[in-house]
Amino acid sequence: MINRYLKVGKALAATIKDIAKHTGLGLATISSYLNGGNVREANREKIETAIEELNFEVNEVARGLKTNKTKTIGVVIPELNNIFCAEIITGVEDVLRNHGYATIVCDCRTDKELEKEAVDFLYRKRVDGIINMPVNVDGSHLKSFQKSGKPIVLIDRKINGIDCDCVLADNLTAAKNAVKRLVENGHTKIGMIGGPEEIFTAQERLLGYKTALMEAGIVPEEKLVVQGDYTIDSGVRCLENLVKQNPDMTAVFVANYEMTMGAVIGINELGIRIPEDLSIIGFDNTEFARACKPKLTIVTQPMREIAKNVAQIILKRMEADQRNPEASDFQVIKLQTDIVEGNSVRRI
Amino acid sequence: MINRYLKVGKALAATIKDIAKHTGLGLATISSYLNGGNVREANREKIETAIEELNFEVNEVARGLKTNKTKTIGVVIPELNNIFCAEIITGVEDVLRNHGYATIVCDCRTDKELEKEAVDFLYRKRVDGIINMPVNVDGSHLKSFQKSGKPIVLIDRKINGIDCDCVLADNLTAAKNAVKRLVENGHTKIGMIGGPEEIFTAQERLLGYKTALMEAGIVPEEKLVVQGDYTIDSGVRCLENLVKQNPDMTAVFVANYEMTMGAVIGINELGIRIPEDLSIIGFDNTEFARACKPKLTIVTQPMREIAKNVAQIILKRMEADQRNPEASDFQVIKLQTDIVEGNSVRRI
DNA sequence: TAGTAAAACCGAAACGTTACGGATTTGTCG
DNA sequence: CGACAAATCCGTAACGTTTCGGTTTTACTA
Repeated sequence: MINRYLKVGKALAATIKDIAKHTGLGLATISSYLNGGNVREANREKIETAIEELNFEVNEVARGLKTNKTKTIGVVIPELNNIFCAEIITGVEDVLRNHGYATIVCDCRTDKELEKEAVDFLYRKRVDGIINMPVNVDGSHLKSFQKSGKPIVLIDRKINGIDCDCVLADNLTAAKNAVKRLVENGHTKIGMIGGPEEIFTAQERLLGYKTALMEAGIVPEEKLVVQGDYTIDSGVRCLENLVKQNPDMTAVFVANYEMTMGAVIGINELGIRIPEDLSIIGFDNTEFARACKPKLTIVTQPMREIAKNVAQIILKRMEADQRNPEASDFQVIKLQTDIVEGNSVRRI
Repeated sequence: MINRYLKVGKALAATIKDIAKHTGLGLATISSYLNGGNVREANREKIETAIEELNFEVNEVARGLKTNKTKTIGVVIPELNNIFCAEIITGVEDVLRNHGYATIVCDCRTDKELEKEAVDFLYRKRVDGIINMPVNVDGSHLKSFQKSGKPIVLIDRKINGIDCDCVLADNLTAAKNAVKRLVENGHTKIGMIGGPEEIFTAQERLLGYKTALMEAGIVPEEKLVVQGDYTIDSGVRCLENLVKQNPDMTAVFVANYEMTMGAVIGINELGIRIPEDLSIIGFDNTEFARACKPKLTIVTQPMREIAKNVAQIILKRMEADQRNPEASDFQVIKLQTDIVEGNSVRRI
């Protein structure tokens, strides 16, 4: 009775057994066929028509149980509706799916608790690997997953305690070059809207800023640096503070996309003119920069490149760990950034 | 020998059997405990410490095989780095994960072939349901998945052949109100940058545009309407065409976010002033609108609301289809849009 | 304390696949 | 045509759960 109900509406999906019965062949033969093994031509045809007729699709769940591989990888990021994250996921997902892997996305809302929950969740789902742009910089959320011996690849933020590969942009150089560009245009009072101090990339960008100034013989001033949290709103607030505290500031460097947008909003709302009153160099997202008036000069990260590298590394690890499980040399890939010229920097 | 290698590096994950052995209880008891069944207090404690000690985590793959439920749903969208899609996924994923569901995202690059592949892929993965913002408007890619009896929820674009729920914005009214706003400000030569004609929402937005004009006694002109493909680049091109063809045009309505951005880029690059030379009303993404100079007036869709509705509907369906598999009344939920006032519309 | 209903427990059989070792068939060559 | 190696095939036992039906224990009641 109950059974009847359970079956209603289901297309009672065909299994390998049905194919075996239908063709008169054995289980193992079908399985072998499905996994690229050799079967006699005649049987191959039989199997193929049977698959067609019963419209059989292999059950990846069963396969996963047996092989202990789910062909699924988890991606844990701070915010999906952050252009950088979205772009990375797009790229990663593309490569992975072409290799038969599914991508489970977990947006942890920049919350360490949620991040840990997400990793545990993915562990229970038995993903074959995790890609993480970490919020919790001590890496404790990854410890127990790592014990499973499955690969982890970090994006954008290195973590010291965790042995794994990492792909990121050369943030130090990126920031240094941006600030250098401002200096070369005659600016000396240069503000910076940076990210949270515990985040690795934020530290590097700040260091790049300071380095560029010092190399130009300018002493970095405390009050010209203000720290946001990588959100649009904080960009607005930071810009307002910076302007209020430093009436003599002539240029500002903003260290991520969201805050760049925020800074532009702040500038517009305060009625400040770019670049006459204030020069600005932002970060990421060429499209937004192009839509601004005047067009923004920005630092761009090679997001597609980052994504491709991440995907390839994790694929390589997943191949490798069966035959050579000994920890090998983990790599940190650092990619170069670029500057897209706009009209937001004035020569003074 | 081989076995030895396979075990190296693995934390040889504990199973329910280990817990049973460790506690001296039976398999079924542990399983019952894990699923919220009753166990004697003393045993509960024993189980819990065993779980702790062996740090057992239930294998969702095995569970999925047995229960025929993967607690996973697939989302197929045209482009992840499209603000609308990203926002929807963020919202959906949030709700679903809170209910123990994982979300597999498939970005099909606005390609019908890839879209079909994605759906098949998800079927093989045995997802419990699919959420789709369809590219292929004839819905053929969904047919075979639908035979499995699992729920499908469409976003933003209704499909006639497919019986399922659908959540979207009231695009007709949205467009009508936007154009009405332009008319009320004295505009009569109003251009429109619309979307691909086969897409449902694009049709509705176009209809809204025409309706608003006609209600104001203005006859819609063929040459004032130009069709893009929802990308930034096409927004730029469309705007250029429109301006070239219609020197007397005083206002333009743009029917999605990406093209709005494109139109703004085009306007800036042509040196046209907003709103003195041209008034504009765009679509979606308040943040971008706010960052524009002058601030843009835009139509906003309740993306969070849409996402929440989508997630809830699919959850409901997944609950329901066990006890009452008979096709029930599918619903189309149409949510109202809003207009956020900026300074991009001039009164003439 | 005996008797009973309810609660808690248990073993075994599935779910759909893969993988092992051995059995069968095929093709080739003297 | 017979023999032998290579190629193909097969049955069975897992993988880690849930679930079914039945057995034991517990907690009451009389």
